[in-house]
Amino acid sequence: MTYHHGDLRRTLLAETASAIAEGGVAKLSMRALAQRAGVSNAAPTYHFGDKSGLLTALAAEGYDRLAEAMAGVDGDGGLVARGVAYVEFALACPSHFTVMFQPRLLHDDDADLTAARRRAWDALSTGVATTGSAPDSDLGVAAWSLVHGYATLVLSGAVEAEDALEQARIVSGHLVEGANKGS
Amino acid sequence: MTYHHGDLRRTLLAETASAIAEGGVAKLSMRALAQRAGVSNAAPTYHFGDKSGLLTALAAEGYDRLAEAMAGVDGDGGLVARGVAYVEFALACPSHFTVMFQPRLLHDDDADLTAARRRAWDALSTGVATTGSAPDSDLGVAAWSLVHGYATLVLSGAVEAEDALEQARIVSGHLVEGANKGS
DNA sequence: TGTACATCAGTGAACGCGCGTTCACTGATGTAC
DNA sequence: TGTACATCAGTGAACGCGCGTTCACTGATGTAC
Repeated sequence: MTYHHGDLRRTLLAETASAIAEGGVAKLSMRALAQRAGVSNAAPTYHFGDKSGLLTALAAEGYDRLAEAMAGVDGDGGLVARGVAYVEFALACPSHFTVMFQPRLLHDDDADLTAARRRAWDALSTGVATTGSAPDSDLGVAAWSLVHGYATLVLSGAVEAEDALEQARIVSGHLVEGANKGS
Repeated sequence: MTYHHGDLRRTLLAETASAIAEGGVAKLSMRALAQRAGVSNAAPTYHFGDKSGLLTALAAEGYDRLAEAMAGVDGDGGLVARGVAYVEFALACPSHFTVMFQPRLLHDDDADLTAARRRAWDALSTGVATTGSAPDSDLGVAAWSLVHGYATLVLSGAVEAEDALEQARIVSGHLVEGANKGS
């Protein structure tokens, strides 16, 4: 391995995500992270400024991935399909997901973070909008709450599911029965 | 103040809750807690064994309060009323609520904790059962997810509500329209 | 093509602090007789 | 009622470690002429 890593920033983010997945945010340390990436103690600070900066970057990456996940659902996928995509993202990127909703750990007014957040919010909104409801309507909040809560409960171990995505689909179906049946 | 505090355990739990509410779990330290309570560094450890023990006791207290809150709803209150009570608890005891669902911070197999958890689960279940659904049915999981998610989103600042309990009521109403109308 | 210079990416040693926890102790309380 | 003893509740000083961050530095890369 050369002196210049070449892709260290990306590597550090990936290692951060897996370190958190293994031991939780509380146990994450800059030094342990540096060690995981096979790099000196000071390298992470060079890239992210400080620890909050690292987590901020992780959260921003999370919002971008969430936006992509929501955009990946066809326009007529409906509320349920969007909801399932939301849960799918949360379970696939648990560390990102966790950090995204803990503003105290972040530089909450960071420009990149707020921009990514807006993109995700827009993607979420247009998804709800295609169902004929306003983005921040009560139904929108209900749908968001439902999938967010389900993902949270599964991740915390409070709810155990054999097939979480299938259950997410079923559970979401209880929201406004018949508004969307499958496709 | 005498040498023997007399009610230190309770005081420490209360101070822990407000310290977390102010600065988050990450910033909580045994020493700062001791200082808040006006007591020596070693006192909290004496009562709770270690830091995880402290948080475990807080979580157990949280489950007990949740059980009380659920039991406080009249038998015919219905799903919505139970859901509102759940949200009410979460917003009233945010620190408890947060810690309850982060098993990594706790001695997750602690006897008192699991007992309290069971009491809360029972209270939650009978609540759902009175609606004619099985406790761990998909509808039950949906209802739990909805209120849990809503509380989480409000606490994290992702959703802003003028009157969170009223919105909780409205939002919960979208779950199985007409299953319970008010009383 | 070659050379000088600027900038970028990462080093590694060190600073200093706050932390959880330990330990021998002391003051207060309860109990047996 | 008094005395001896055990237990409980909290002290305060100290241990030692891991942490985030700093800093002067060096190796690698890019650019101008």
